[in-house]
Amino acid sequence: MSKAIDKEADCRFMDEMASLMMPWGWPRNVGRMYAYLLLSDKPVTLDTISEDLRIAKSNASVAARTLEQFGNARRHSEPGSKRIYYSAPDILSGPFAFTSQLLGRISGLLASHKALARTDAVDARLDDMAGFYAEIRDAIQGVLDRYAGIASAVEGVPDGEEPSPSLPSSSATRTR
Amino acid sequence: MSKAIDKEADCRFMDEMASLMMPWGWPRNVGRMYAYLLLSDKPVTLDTISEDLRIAKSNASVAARTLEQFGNARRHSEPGSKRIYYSAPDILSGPFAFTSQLLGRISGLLASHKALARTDAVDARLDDMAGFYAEIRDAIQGVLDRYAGIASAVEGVPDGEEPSPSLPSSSATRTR
DNA sequence: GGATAAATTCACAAAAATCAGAATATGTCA
DNA sequence: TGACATATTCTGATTTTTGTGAATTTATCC
Repeated sequence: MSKAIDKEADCRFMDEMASLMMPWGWPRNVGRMYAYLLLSDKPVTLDTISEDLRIAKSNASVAARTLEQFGNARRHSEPGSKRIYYSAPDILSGPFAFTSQLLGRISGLLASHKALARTDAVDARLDDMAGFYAEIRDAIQGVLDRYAGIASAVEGVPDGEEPSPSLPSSSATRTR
Repeated sequence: MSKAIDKEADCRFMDEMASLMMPWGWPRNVGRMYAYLLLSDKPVTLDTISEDLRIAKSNASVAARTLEQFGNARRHSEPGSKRIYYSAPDILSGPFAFTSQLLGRISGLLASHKALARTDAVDARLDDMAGFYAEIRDAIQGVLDRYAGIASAVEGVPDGEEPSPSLPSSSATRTR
């Protein structure tokens, strides 16, 4: 696996994924790690991630927990060891749980301000726009819900790999 | 309108909208201007925007063209004058112009890397994830297409307000 | 053509984000 | 308890982004 990760194509994959995730607010190395984990067939340690991505272990630690926080990486513990392993997320991953929440908040903001606007035209605009943002949010959430259904149907099937997984929560990345 | 914009609630609206747009890569004043235009019942000049938002005119100029570039503000000219007016965008607006394309590229990246992955498990993961991102992309594009259909059905109806509008293109904000 | 107003670009400062490495905290074992 | 390995937090440097004000360009009128 370390050999596979070092391949030039894998590096390009990680760099390109990082570039595509930056518009969603993901720091560059968070995106690179996300891609790295997608390519990993076994859970990896912070030391391995740090070496393979050529970043400081402190940076790997922060980035890993950022990914984990919204379900974009799985954390595994190993009985009798302090070591933590990280592995690829579920198919349901990426920046969408946070995106969905954000869109809901934008829609709510527009709807709640409607009552304070001064003209009927502005009222109508805010109302229509609130609906628009809500529809985008619902469209995303619909796909997420369907994939969540698939994931929970698959839950409980052991993968036979060491170590045992901890469950992710929801998904996005950028604390500010 | 200037009185309405100065109201504390409007400022909170603009600040909150700015906060919600920053995760999409929008600079703070771009988000504030977007909200300001949503609340404006008439097109406004750069001088007015600069005054009302308390930002330098140069910043207003750059931010306005950033919004306009992706359909998040409308530009109006006035015959016999160099003055430019800006007004609220269509309902179909916000940070979505590149979203669909971006998701398509992520899906394509995942699918194309599938052939280079080393194990069946990783191959399957990349394939499934490519499908997931494509579904999100399609869900978003479906809403955008529907709103684009609404907007083009409404096109051509004069709003009776001076000055005449220039057409926006698509929508997002962050050139990098 | 010049005068003037408005918009835009440029240079630089300020602010924010990111990263590496040091320092500290924590978990496991004996 | 201490030793050790690992993870995390903190600090400061570096890089990147954002915004202001000066300078320049552009549009309009006479």
